[in-house]
Amino acid sequence: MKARKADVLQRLAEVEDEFVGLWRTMSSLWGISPTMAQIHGLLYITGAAMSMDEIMERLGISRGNVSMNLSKLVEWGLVQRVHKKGDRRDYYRSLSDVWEMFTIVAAQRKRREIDPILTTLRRCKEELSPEKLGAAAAEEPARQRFERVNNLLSFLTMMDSLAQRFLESHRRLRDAVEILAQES
Amino acid sequence: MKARKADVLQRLAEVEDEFVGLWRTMSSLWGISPTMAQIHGLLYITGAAMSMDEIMERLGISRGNVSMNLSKLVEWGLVQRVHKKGDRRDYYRSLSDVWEMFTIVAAQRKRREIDPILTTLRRCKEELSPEKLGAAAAEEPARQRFERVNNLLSFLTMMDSLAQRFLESHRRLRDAVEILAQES
DNA sequence: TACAATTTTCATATCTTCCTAAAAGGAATA
DNA sequence: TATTCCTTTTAGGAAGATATGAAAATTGTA
Repeated sequence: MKARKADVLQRLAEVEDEFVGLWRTMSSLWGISPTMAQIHGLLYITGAAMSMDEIMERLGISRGNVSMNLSKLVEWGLVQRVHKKGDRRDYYRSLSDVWEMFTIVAAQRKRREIDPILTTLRRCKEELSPEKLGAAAAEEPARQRFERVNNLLSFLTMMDSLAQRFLESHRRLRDAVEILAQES
Repeated sequence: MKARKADVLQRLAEVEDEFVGLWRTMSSLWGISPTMAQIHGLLYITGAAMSMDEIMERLGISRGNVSMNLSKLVEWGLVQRVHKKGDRRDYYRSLSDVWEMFTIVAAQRKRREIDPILTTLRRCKEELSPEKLGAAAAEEPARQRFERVNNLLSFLTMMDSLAQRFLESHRRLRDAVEILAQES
């Protein structure tokens, strides 16, 4: 019986490894670094509150690396610091709600990547406007470029404001998805 | 008057550069390489059909690099080969419709990144099932993990099938966005 | 078929990103 | 305050990704 139990733990560990690997490869999709994803994957699948040493050990990565990436995860809000009384070490635990995690990641990406893009695009549009270019703005090459920048800007602005609304809370996201799922 | 015209072209070129730079930094968001994005950005903003030599010249990148990235862009469907009669060279032109470009990119990412993830996740779920783990599957550590994998799988499956539906054509995407925009 | 004009491929070089190990920094205990 | 335990920072190195240039392949023309 004892042997079988060890066997099961072994199997679990293998699945965990597979999951962590998967999470790692997904990292670019979420816009986070591979190690960051890996650590998060481990915390998510085990559901455990783990110390830095456990994580280092389990994933075979260095202390500094774990430290940096854990603090990023905490900063993003995907992982929380947990204190165990009588223990000096910090423990870390992942959020458990998938919708919430998704919302957080998407909101972060929006803020960090999309918002600056919109700013730059607006500047481009500005520079192609009649105010800046004078009469030349009405002529072909300038008009063409203005229109292309503008189309893009309209598109992104629309997407952005939708995201704004639906990423405010994971509840709202869920609602939106439900609406879409109904529409046949 | 001639001087002024040159001046305007100069200004246009500057805006183009800014735009190309922006596009380049956006590349990770779209899941394409920086140079690929850069080239696409140039073709999009100018709206022109350009030859490899023009692109090399304009962006200051090598022939091989341009060649490889152009063929990827064509493969993705973001850029089209154009023939000019009486000219042996190939010319390349970007799609102009923003919605269409977005749809293509999203569909590609889905196929190349999300689909393999779903496959792996299903395998993880499988390995945590009672069939594989026997009685142990009912006990805590396994149940916990099973549930987490399953939650994630449900979430991604739902997102995936939504994407499936709305990315079939940019028309449908537009419709979906309209529905969402209406919901206050 | 031979030639000329283009494009593609690929080995090499370059650059960037990420990771490690060690040292510095901080906080809890005695 | 000194000591110990734990975390963060950092300089340097390794791995991986990207770019280059020249040779090979392809395509069109005579």
